Amino acid sequence: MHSTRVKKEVAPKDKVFQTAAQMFYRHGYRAVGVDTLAAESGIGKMTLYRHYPSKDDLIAAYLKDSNEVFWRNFDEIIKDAPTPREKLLAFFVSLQDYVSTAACYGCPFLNVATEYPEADYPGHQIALAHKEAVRAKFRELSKEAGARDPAVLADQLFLLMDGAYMAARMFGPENPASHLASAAQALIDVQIEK
Amino acid sequence: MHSTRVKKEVAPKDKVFQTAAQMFYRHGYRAVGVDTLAAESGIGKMTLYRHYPSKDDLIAAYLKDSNEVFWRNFDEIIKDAPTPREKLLAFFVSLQDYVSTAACYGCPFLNVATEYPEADYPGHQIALAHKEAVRAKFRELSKEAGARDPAVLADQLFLLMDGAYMAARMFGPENPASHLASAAQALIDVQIEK
DNA sequence: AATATACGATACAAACCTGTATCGTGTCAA
DNA sequence: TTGACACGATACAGGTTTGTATCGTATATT
Repeated sequence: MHSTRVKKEVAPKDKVFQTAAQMFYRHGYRAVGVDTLAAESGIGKMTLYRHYPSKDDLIAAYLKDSNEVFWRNFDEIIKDAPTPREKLLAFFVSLQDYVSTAACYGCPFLNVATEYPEADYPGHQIALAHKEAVRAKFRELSKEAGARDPAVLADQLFLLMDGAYMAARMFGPENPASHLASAAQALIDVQIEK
Repeated sequence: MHSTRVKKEVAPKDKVFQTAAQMFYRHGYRAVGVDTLAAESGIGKMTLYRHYPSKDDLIAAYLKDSNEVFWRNFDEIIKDAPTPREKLLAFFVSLQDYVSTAACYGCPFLNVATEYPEADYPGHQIALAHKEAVRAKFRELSKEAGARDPAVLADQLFLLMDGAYMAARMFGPENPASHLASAAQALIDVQIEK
């Protein structure tokens, strides 16, 4: 067995993963090749293939990690809001902030579904599962908040969210999503009486 | 000079264009190669390159055509609505119908911007110009409809639209956009007093 | 100190990509 | 009828892709 390395500040597996995460997100999955990834992260190509049997596996790993990061952020964002209604709103305020950032290149899941539209592609399935989970969470919060029709409100907010992600990818930091939170607010107000 | 052919039911240039339009839309721009395009449309590869100097030119031609088709449909959809408010609503009702169709694979412009995120890519610029035009049209109609803040309403509706397109590409015909029109209705109602 | 293994570098295989070159055929116009 | 040209088919060039094979080195454990 090998020890979890402590000498090296960052393991090759982590280096290539971080490089892949950044480059996939900014430039797209198909546009970034494994040679570029290896060179850019300063590791050998064989080291990459030792840790990730194929490029698709690396893409899948990135998406799984993105899913975890999403929910970690999500929980952090909504945890201080006292009511379900305010939890929903807090998410959209935070999302509006994020998509107005230069670090935002849209949504990794929407991006992979666009580049690999076939439903049986592993990355597409991970993306779909993620989006369904978000949709379900929106339904849950909408129901708890006392929405007249939780499924309807959840889907309406869902459209807003993905529209904001795409606005960021298309326009950059200054995009139509600067009115995301007010839109979410309006939809919530219509469906939930204070 | 050569005559505009009347014998042949459909010219090679049109055949390859139609094939390209369908395949780019469904499978993505990067996923479809010129060899596939030539073979699938039953024309020689040199014939393709005679009419379109490069694949990027073919992509650009498809996007320009998509833009024209969009506005042709748009005008047709809103022309019978008596008021600006109802024109906006009519568009979103029609869009909800379309994105619930098996023929919908999202939005050609969002797709190209995702696959070619670099802002200087010709296709990306065409996509951006298209989206800005739609945004401007939304603003115009919102203003005419007497919205309190036309720019805000326009952007809110814009997010809804692109969210619906992405929902269709990701989920297929049964997607969260089944509540697109009601969402647009709610946002309009909040911003415009009847 | 010796052995096992993780690593970087490099070369390579096979498939794919865009774009070009060539050639034979059919069609249309003069 | 004849010459120009659009066309389909095919081969090709040069580059890029994913994934494998090889080899020398450094590290880490025994």
